Order: sequence, then C-alpha cells, then structure tokens
Amino acid sequence: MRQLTRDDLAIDPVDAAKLLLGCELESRSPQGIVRVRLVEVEAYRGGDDPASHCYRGRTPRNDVMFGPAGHLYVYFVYGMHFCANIVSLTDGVPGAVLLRAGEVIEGLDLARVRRPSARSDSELAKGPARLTGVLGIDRAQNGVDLTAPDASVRIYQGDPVDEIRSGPRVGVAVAMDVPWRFWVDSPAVSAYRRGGKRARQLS
DNA sequence: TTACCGATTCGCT
DNA sequence: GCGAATCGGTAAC
Repeated sequence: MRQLTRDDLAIDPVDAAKLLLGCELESRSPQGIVRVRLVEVEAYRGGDDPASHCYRGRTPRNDVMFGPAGHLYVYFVYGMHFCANIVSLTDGVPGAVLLRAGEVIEGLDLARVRRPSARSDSELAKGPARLTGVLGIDRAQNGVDLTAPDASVRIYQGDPVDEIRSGPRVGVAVAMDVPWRFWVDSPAVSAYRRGGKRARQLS
C-alpha cells in the first residue's frame, strides 16, 4: 500500500480533506500496531478562517501548522483530550485537516484496551479525541512526519471512497456557512453538534 | 500575572 | 439531554 507523500498533501486543506477520506493512518508503538481508516475530517485554513488555530499568527503551539505539509499537529483541548491534524498547504502557509473519526481495521485488541469505554468497535475511534486515543497519539507525536518511511505514525492511500458528504464543522461557532466537514457513510462518523455556548452554562 | 474558555467525552437523569 | 472534569493558550489588565 502506497504511503502518501508531502507533495500529495501540499494542497488546499479542503482538497486535502477530501483526499484523506478513506486513507489509512497507522501508529506503531511498543504495545503494537493500530491502523484506522479515516471516515470523517474537517478543513482549517489560516489567514481567512477565524476558526483556525493559526488565524491570529504563529505561536509556539501552532508552529507545526506553519511548517511543511504531511506533518502531524497535535493539540490539547478541554484539559483532558488530544486532537490530531494533518498539516496541509505549502511550506510557510498554514492550513490543516482535523481527523475527526475512523474505523479500526487493524489492532482491534490494542484499540479496545486503549478505549475500554467503547461499547462497540465502531465507537472506538468515533470522535477526534477517541481517534487519538486508539492510536496512542499525544503531545509526544506533535510534529511527526507522516510521510517518512520510518515514522511512528504514517498515512497511507486507501481504497477509493464512494460518496463524499459535507456540512458545517462540529463545535465551531464561526464560519457556519462554509461546509468544511467531510465524511463518508460509516457507523463510526461522529454526531454533529453546533458550536457556540451550549454545554457551558454556569449560573 | 490573571482570567476566561475551547476543533470533547463521559456518566447520570 | 445536561453538566462536570480539567489545563494551557491567548488576551487583557
């Protein structure tokens, strides 16, 4: 199976998002190998996208997004979760694709150990933080080159996907009019939730 | 230096 | 369906 190259991913994040659907992400660790088929992604573009982490310029946190395409950008949210992105666009121009959900196609046993709360196998990587969970991705994998032959996390071209669906991004309150969330039909696609103030009502 | 709040998940009702 | 857990980046004081 062909590993994706930096050139494959050095394109507009929206195009990269569609390209990544059906692709397979593989992580290797002393514990074993887990491989996931991506079924849901979101595009984030710096500069004109207020929802992007790099909208307001370069900081130590988003530094990886300003680097070459094909690298892994991992960030910490809500004090307890990690989310993974694949850097897109060309060197020096920030952009990324958020990996939202996938199907575990190899290493099911290890995936179940890493996510014991999952009630079914399709739930194992259903959601961005669950996806990083089954793959064992955390801060240590930030900046990994997914296109390197010997990387601990790699991205491979998958089988062609049937029909790509699209809609507004999850949990994002701005730019609701741009349908930059893409997914294919799968039980592992996460539920849509609107952005803005909803779950945070302190009285 | 401090305060606010988010690209979420889980458990309980 | 709703609220808690939890912490680092960012902006404002």
